[in-house]
Amino acid sequence: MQFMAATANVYNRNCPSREVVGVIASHWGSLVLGALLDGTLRFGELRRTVNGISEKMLAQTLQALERNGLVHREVHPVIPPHVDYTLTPLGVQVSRQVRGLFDWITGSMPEILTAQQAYDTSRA
Amino acid sequence: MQFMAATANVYNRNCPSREVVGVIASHWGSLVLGALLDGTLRFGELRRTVNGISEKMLAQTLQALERNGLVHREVHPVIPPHVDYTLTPLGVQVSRQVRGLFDWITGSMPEILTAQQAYDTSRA
DNA sequence: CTGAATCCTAATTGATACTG
DNA sequence: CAGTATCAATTAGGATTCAG
Repeated sequence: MQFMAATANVYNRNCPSREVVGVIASHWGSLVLGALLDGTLRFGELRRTVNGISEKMLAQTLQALERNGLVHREVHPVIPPHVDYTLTPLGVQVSRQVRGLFDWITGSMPEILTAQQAYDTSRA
Repeated sequence: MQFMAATANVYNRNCPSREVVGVIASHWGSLVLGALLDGTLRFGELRRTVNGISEKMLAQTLQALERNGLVHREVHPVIPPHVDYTLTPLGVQVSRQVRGLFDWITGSMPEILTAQQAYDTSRA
């Protein structure tokens, strides 16, 4: 068999899908994917949108996303340089799920903050 | 205002929700959350299920998930020790979304592998 | 058995400077 | 503008060791 039962394979560290989890279910990967759902962005625009990401990590993250077929990179041969990043059809599918997760987090922040405070005070 | 428009706040590095993204949308965090959707697991069972995680990272990840109210830790005072980890109602909600993402990844692996190969050969 | 604590090495990350 | 190169700092990982 090429893949194990649904979902189970990501739990095998030798399965290629595990590497994909590392790309998508990562701090910067998820934020970049979510940002592009609103439309094409340039490198600098992404850098400003994803507040706090370094140039190095943005470049690295975009390369990983491009390699996995989630993001399309389009270079306009002009001076000064102009490079556009867009979600591929595949990327749009993940991005929607990532956005769903972000929306859930946003909506659940009150409960989460309460839990954090309870946890922190219980060991002070 | 306490929060910005939906989703947008995770893009502000000073918003508390950003920290939660780091916990959930992370390699180990997502895998542990997904694993617990099938039911309560003990430390050692989790260690075996999430193939490749070190004891250190598992302990660290479980603490972060517990602090954010997503996982409940139950210690049975017996010898030998017995500690159960279970998703809280809040945790079940995220876990379902994480599982959805994993299932999507699993189902999209053929396309993703094709993209990887195209990318790799195009610069060899 | 479940973890916390420690020590040490390897890998990531981030800030900065620099180039086409 | 869009990155790459470099180096310093942070973090992850593994291998014990130890306590409850």
